[in-house]
Amino acid sequence: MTMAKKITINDVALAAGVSVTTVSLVLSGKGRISAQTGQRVHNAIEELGFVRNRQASALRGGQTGVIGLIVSDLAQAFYAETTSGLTEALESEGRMVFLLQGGRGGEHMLARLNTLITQGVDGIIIAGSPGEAGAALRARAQEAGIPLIFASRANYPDDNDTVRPDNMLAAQRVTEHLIAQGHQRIAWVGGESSSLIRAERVGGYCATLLKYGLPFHSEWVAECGASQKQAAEAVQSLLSLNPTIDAIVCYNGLTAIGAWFGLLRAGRQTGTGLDRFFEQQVALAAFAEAREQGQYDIPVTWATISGREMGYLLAERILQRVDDPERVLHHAVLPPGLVVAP
Amino acid sequence: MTMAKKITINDVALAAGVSVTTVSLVLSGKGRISAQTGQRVHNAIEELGFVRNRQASALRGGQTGVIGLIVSDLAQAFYAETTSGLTEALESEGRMVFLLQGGRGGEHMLARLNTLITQGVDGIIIAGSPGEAGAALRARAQEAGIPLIFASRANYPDDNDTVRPDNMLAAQRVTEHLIAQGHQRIAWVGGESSSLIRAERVGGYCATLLKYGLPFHSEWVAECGASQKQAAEAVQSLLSLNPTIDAIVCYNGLTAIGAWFGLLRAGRQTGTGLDRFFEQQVALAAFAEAREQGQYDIPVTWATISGREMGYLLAERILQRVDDPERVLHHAVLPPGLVVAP
DNA sequence: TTGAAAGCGATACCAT
DNA sequence: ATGGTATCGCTTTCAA
Repeated sequence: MTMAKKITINDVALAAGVSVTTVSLVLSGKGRISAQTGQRVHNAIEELGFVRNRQASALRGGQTGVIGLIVSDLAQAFYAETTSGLTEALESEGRMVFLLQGGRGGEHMLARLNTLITQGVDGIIIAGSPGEAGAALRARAQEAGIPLIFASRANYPDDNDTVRPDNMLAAQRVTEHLIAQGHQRIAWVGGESSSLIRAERVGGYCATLLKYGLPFHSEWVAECGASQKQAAEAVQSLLSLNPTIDAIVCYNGLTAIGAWFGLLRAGRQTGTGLDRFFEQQVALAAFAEAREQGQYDIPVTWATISGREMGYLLAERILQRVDDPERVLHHAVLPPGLVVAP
Repeated sequence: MTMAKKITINDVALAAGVSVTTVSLVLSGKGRISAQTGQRVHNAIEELGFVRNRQASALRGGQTGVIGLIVSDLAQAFYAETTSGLTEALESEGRMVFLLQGGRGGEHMLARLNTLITQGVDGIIIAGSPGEAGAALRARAQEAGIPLIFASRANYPDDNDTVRPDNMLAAQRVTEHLIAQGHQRIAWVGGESSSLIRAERVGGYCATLLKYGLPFHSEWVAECGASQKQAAEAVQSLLSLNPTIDAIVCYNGLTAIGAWFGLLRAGRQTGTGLDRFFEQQVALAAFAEAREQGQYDIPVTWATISGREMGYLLAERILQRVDDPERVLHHAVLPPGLVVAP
């Protein structure tokens, strides 16, 4: 219960036989300190187990070592992974993360941003759609002189620093894969037509078909709600109207499972026997934004979009910005992965 | 681009015509301040838009308004939801969250705890198994005089402040539900026998069977790996050996899906037709630790264990502890929910 | 009930 | 290349 004594730069200075100024200088690597003195100070720091008090440092105007993260909704797996990756990367750089939630529609983002600014952070990341608030957020951060980066799953057009996945490329990848496997009549199932993310993916799918001179019919692009059942029904009606379809790109993992059921129902799979589970006539591909793909034992080729990788990328970018706030705007893009069906 | 001027308690004191001491006192609600003076100060705060500088406050020894959260792995849906709930609850109390990850086996937890302590936080929550480090963590926090609460999915026995779900009760609930539905021969599938969480659940299942005078056979408790395929196989062999089983309790959502496939395969469901998807002969129940249950369109009765609720509970407890560190140890338990199959 | 003043720990300006 | 010291914004005795 002995409250461990706090070590300050004064203690270090005393032990090293120098002044606090010198210690501070050594700590920040600023002023020109002789190698010898530097060594003495470092030794003292080591021996005493000194750690710089960020409160004091920040109070005096230095960096806080803290990055603020406002995520729209942590319960969304993709953003949970992003947060995990970001935190991991920043921890390894000796930084910390202030976590706040902005609401799915971004309704609290401005308030949270203000909180972060008054709390004192070195930089801020906003993960998820900021809704209407984008411009206001940007303005406020600039006013406070704090670097701000937006991260999201779709490409909301704006003039901010931005990190986002390459949805189009992901769609191209899976589509090309299906084509390389010999499929020629490829359909799309899933997502709501109002979704920006879906728009980008369908775009990539469509562009790839055309690029390879394959048929593209708008009737082959089916919209459906976010449930297995709806996906299964969409697939069935699609196949009954267009029996020649030999492959389907699905909007996400849930759609893929539903599509699988749909194929079974439509008799386009060999049966329900487990031993024959992995034989099929119509190939499936889908997008995976979380680790889910490892969980489903159905034969699907996945375009993976890793939240974790996005977190790493964000960490890198925000630290660059903190060190050099004057850099020009940058749009970073996260390349997709491809996991071929077994 | 005009850097908004910082408002300090000095400004407030000036505007209100009182001393900084008075303002500080009003802020913290300590010393006895006359209602009139208090009002004047509050008005000034309001007008100037003053917000207390936490760095300075913390430096001088006051509270930081920050709670540290060390979560073993944010990418696990349950803990993501816990974090989301905790953050949400603390935000509404004007607190903030420092987020760190401790590693799935708790390997970094002690280091992270030290980081939090030196950063200055009012309280610390550890979510997930701390592995071997539990006692050391407790000792370190006590030494630093900072309240610490452990939260996890299973009941690792210790003498710490603790919040955890009631796995036994959850198992009792679903088992009782199956019995109330008229099922008499109820089996268990899923999980690895080394799992503490599983142990608690199987215990609840077993106890309930006995309580109702129903048959309990250890051969009816099947272990299996974490995949649909393995669950499906386990169900098939279980049913072929014990054809009279009329209900199955599944370890988790993934197992439930696998079990469903297994039932189909074993011909214990009416067919694969979507229209008949929800007719069944063998009833299923399972535990859900995330929102997943809303996503699967299979007829399963769920015992829900809400990470979000756990987050709320944690927020409440840690704030109590911060205000009153002397309270005795407390083990809080999170009651499960029940979502009956459609 | 309220005020004056001494720090908390680190930084940076101004000397030396 | 180093050292003295005022200062950041707030909390907290101690006095009045």
